[in-house]
Amino acid sequence: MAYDFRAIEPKWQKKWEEAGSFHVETDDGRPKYYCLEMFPYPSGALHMGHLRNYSIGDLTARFLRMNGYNVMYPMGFDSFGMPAENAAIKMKTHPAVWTTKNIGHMIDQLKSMGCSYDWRRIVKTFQPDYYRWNQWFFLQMLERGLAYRKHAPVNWCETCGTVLANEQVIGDGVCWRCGVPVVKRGLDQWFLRITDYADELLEYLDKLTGWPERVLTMQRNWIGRSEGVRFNIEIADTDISLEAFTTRIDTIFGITFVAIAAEHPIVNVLASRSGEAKREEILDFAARMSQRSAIERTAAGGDKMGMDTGFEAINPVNGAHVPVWIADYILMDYGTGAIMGVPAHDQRDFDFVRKFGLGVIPVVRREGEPIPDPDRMTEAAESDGVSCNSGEFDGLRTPVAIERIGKRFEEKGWGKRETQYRLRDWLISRQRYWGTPIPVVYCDKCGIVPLSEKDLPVELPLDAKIPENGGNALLGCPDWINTTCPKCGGPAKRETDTMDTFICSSWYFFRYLSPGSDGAPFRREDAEYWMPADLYIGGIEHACLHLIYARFFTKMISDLGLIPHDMREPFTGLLTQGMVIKDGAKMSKSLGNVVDPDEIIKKYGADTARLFILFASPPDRSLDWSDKGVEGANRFLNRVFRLAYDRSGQLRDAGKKRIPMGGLASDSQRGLKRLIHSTIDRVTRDIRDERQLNTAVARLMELCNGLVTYNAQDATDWALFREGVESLLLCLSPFCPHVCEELWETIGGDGILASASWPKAEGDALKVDRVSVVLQINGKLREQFEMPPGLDKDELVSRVMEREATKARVEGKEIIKVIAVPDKLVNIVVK
RNA sequence: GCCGAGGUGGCGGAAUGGUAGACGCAGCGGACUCAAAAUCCGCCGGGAUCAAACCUGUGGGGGUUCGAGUCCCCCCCUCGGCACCA
Repeated sequence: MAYDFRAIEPKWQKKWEEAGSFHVETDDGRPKYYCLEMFPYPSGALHMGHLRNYSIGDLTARFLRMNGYNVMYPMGFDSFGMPAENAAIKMKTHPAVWTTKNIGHMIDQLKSMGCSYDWRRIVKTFQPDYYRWNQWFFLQMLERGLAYRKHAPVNWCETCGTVLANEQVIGDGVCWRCGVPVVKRGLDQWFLRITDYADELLEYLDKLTGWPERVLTMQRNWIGRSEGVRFNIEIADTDISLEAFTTRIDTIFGITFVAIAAEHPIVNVLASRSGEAKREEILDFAARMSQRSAIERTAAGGDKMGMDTGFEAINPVNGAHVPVWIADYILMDYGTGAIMGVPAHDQRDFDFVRKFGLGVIPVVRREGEPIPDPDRMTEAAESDGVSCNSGEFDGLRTPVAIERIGKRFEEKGWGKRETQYRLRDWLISRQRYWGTPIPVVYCDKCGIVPLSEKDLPVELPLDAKIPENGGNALLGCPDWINTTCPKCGGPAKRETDTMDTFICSSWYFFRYLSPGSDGAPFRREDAEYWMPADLYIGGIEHACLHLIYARFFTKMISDLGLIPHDMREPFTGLLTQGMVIKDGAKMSKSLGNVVDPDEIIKKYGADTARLFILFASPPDRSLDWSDKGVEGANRFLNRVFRLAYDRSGQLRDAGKKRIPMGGLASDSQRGLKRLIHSTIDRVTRDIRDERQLNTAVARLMELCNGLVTYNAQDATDWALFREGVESLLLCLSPFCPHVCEELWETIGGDGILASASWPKAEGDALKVDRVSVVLQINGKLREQFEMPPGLDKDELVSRVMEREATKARVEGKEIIKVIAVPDKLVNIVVK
């Protein structure tokens, strides 16, 4: 007989809702816990990744609630973005209609999973009462110079019809959403000065001890800090100079050329001062280079392109003249777009001079070795050593030389030491309709004019018609675009770009805390109580996107004074769940290996789906989907159901009195008592300390097996049995809440499990009567036998040595050493 | 190239330096049944054997240790991130 989850699951979902079991308020009497999950995009239906994410989160929330925590566990929808526009075109509807419908369906799905959210706190980012605060934050940043507009070469995705932030260009230079290669375009765009926080974003990674190492590493790579010297290089016989950046100022005497990026503004200056033929040549080469995509540049396999401009640069330290080249391996958007070429100590420069026949001057040698012969070098010597060919700096070890020469540059006014980051400012303009309008207008007289706070929200015109060709629908809304300038009252046009949707997800976790707050994005006292989130659960794909943006926003919000100044990080703990795999590959529509969570819930129930997911592998590792495994999980729940249901009469009659270990006489009773309490102990530690949910389930299966085979006879047996079933239901309830509630009710448990207390293991019941001891000879396992626990080493050894079997094994051999580990083993070393 | 995670039965996965393979899936044998399903019981890394003792086994090679899946060194493979970053 299989239990009727179709009746049980909705029954308990309704009961929880009616009882308001998961409503939560600020409460200083209990310790708080903020359990946060990455909110979904309302694509239409939950996928298996969501099911995994939210099964882990719901288990955590329920477990901590039972352990006396005041648990914040909210949910929302990240509801702006491209798919809604595409769907609107395809289905001939409006993004708002499509999004609203999807949210409705997904809420139903989340409820059918049995998730214990406080639904009163739902956040939907496409609603004006939410996105007005995006606009508000933008104005705050604009006022402080943290938001700015500039013309820059930016990443453009043809298929999405919009620009992208650097973080949204992934892999070999493709769009994070559609996978199509991006191209560079020069456009006026809005940026957020995230680089102002680069240092802190990097430094605070060390404080995020609750984050997985790989995410910290990914962020460190992404932010990419390097210390060096920025200095001036004069161009000979001109009044022109250019800036270069280097981390190896100690190699400055080794410059044999200077290289600049094709996009460097100085290219045009140099061209204009060249003869006509050379001018053409320079401009043509620069144009060809800058048109090449990132993929072409890197796919060349390191084969470098370059061209001599005919100009010479002067080395500031020794006045040496070296040629100035344009080179394709110099990037305009890192450092200064110009480098000092030191082929002896930089592999890229080395490859370059070997191709173009320029000189090599070694200025660092290995300690105790002579200066290498430049003609015989086969690669650049990039490691540290001792300076040479460097005048007064000869003989200094590399770190010392870097320090001394850097200092000298600052004294002489040639340059200054500074830190460079790989991180770029966050480009937030999107040429899309379905996003937060940027609250500025363009006035012919006053230029760019920000709106004032009282004009917010600037609402998206909902009557916009989404163009079939995928363009920005706002461009077709003249009534919306044409407005008046708040400064001069004259005619002005609204900004038609909208904000990157990642703005929405950068602070939504603050909004949950103060639903409906309309004087501020959230109430300070709510944030002070709940933040930072104790655990944030979601996919690793956001390591360098959302998780950096949210950290940046939190620091910015702290600097705005909306939260305390020492509250600098949003997420104390981070759990990056692994992917869901089927047939050896990540579940995806394009591979056709998806399993629909709805179907699993319909066929086996939410409890089974959750149990399988939590049991099949630890949360942070990938999970192999197995239909057979799901059946196994279902089989287990049926077993639990029968265990309690088939004996419900005896269980109800058994009463709730607990008999301590000391009151139990028989071995089987003591054994069962021990099993119950060691299970509680293990399961508690697995969940709380290790987040090893799979082994916690395994322990509960063992308890169930122990109970199933227990042959209860008298009243004591039944009281003990009831204790076992109660413990099983309590511990299993965060995993499979519905069936546990049902059985709890069936056996006449007090109240409902959703608000029950987590069981405590009794210390006496964890002690054992006998231990299994192993005999090893030379470290190899030979025998095992039982002994009373707690024997000291000598006692254990003498008892083992007395055994005839032991004597037989060591007979005729010389005993060199005997090692004893109490309650574990005796190892006899013989010759 | 740099950084990170990982490599254990047929499969998913367990093992504070101390009995490798918990728990589950699959498989095999049996009970129940007219039969099947469900359920229950037993077996289940490999080798050898009537059986037991035994030998062997955690990607490969060394090392530390009475004892290594676990610690150290070298190497191989898989996955993920970054990458002409000056």
